[in-house]
Amino acid sequence: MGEATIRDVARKAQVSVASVSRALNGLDHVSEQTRAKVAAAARDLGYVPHAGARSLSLARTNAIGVLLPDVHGEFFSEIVRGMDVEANRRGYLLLLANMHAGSAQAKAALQAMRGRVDALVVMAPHLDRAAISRALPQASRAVLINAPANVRSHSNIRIDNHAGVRAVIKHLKAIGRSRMVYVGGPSHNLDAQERAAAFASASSADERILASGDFSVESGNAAVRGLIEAGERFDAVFAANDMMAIGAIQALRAAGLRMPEDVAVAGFDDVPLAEHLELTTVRVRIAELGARALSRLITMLENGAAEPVSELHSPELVIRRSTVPNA
Amino acid sequence: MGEATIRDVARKAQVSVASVSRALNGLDHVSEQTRAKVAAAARDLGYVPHAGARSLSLARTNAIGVLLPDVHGEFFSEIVRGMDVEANRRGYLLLLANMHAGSAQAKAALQAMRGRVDALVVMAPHLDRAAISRALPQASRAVLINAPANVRSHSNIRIDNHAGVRAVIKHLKAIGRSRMVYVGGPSHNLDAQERAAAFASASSADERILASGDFSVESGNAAVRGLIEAGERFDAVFAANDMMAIGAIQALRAAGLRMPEDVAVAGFDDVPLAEHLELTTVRVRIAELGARALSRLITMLENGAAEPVSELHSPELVIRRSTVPNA
DNA sequence: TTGTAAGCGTTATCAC
DNA sequence: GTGATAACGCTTACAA
Repeated sequence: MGEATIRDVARKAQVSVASVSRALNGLDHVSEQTRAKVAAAARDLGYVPHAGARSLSLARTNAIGVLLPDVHGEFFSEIVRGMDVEANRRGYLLLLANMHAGSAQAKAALQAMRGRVDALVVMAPHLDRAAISRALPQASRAVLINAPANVRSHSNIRIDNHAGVRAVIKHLKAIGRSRMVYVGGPSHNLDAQERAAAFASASSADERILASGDFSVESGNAAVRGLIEAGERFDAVFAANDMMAIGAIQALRAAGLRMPEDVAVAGFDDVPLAEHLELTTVRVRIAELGARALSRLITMLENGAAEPVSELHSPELVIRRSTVPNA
Repeated sequence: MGEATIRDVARKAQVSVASVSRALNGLDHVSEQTRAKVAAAARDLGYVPHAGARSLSLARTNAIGVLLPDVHGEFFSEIVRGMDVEANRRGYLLLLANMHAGSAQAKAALQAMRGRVDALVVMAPHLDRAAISRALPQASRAVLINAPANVRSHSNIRIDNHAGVRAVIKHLKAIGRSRMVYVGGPSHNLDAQERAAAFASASSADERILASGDFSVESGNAAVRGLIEAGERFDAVFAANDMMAIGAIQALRAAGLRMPEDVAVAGFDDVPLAEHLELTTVRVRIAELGARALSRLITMLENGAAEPVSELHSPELVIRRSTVPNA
């Protein structure tokens, strides 16, 4: 697109490119007259600075790369929304890449970001420590979200999955449930692993039935439907995320079971929909997590690098009608 | 970040930067020996090309800017997912910007993209023709999604809202409903306007009750709850999008009304959740819409500009249990 | 086949 | 206060 460059503006304003740059960037040592001439010329030409050239010169892009796993649904949109708000507030742009496949594709996506962004936020619940250090340059400015706890090379913002799971189990027992179905997430996902481990250690074999899904609504539905058809008896379902809990609710409703009287249901994440479906769940404050990651990253960028820090976010149990009839 | 540059590679491989460039980009006229030396040096140094510099030189970024309104929830994530898949497939990156506020902020976001992207996809159901031509440089490569039909300056991919609404009304009448509540969307939103107009023209005053919301679940809930409390009688609710339909369902359930026996409910969009909630709705194929926009844009980029085209996507009625008890 | 050097659109360091 | 000019990291004629 043959857009006007700084040289065109300089020519039109009859000054040097240096003056145009100074004037447009509001620097000192520019006479009012020059400033006015430049402003007029820029306006007339519809001049818009070329961000690419600018960042090459400044060694600074004002953009942040975001690498996400292939997440569908509300979790994804919420976390991006949180990041977007914070990025916007602090004058950054977001460069998005989803890594659908394995760590090879993750690496490719990462490389494509070189020279386009100042830093990265990487959410990779399916990559282990080795894969991360293979893909992420050691010294690179990056914040991880939900990476394994043993990753120390970069800042890492994590959710306290154990605490969340314990809170749910405690709640279910408090309302008198003694036979709980746990619907786990995909085994290669770190959060799923941690939640499953927490569930295993906070419940005893005789009070639990294990099932598994892949974090999708349909898998939650299938898991619970399967148990019902198999004639299993239970009075609670705890799904490793809200989407599967929604599926579980459908399966229960289809089977004519009342909730929470016959079966109480709890999820994990507190996606926006959970409130509307009156689902008891663990509030992760997803958008806030994204905003926090971005905020930490930008602060790091602007104040010079600090030591990598690990942040553990304690989630909060939100009790709704899917486990307790009132409120 | 003191990363290695092409010059470092050249020095290490004992060749010129030109040879490095040629070798790494797989061009002809490079001896096997040089190619090997360069590859080794690049590997040793962990060299990753600087995309910013590359695109300045090539006048080509391999990135596409995406401007979206501040949409929450599944519609947003679906459309981005569709774009991401297509972008990925064709080797492009996505630069994301939400325009929360008005057309001034939209313009700022657009300008920030200059020199970072090769083209834009702009979804601006709240901007009219004037605002669009003010913000978008005439000649700029861009595809619009759901811009007003009278915009001819750029390609425009639209949903046939009229057809969708007519299909729903026809269906509701076919199943014997004669008093329909229509919950409209925000008045500044183009889709909301078109859907409302279509509803108005396809129904008569005695068979409709008009209510309004803002496309959020809560607003759909509030609208229907309000009507029930006001003692209104109706046997169908048609919400201008699925989120509000979900809210409507909650309100009905809270009031002890059966669905679809007492009140049939229909939405618009067919977000992924609609299937799981068994909501009759108008299938927009959101992800496909995003993919289509991107595909058109990239083809345009790679084959040289073509005339702007308007594409009208005919949505499809999907009948589920919220209006028909079986299937 | 290889290297030299100009250029992409900026900013920043100098002189003046 | 202003203007040349050398970077920034890359690609690509054009020479050799």
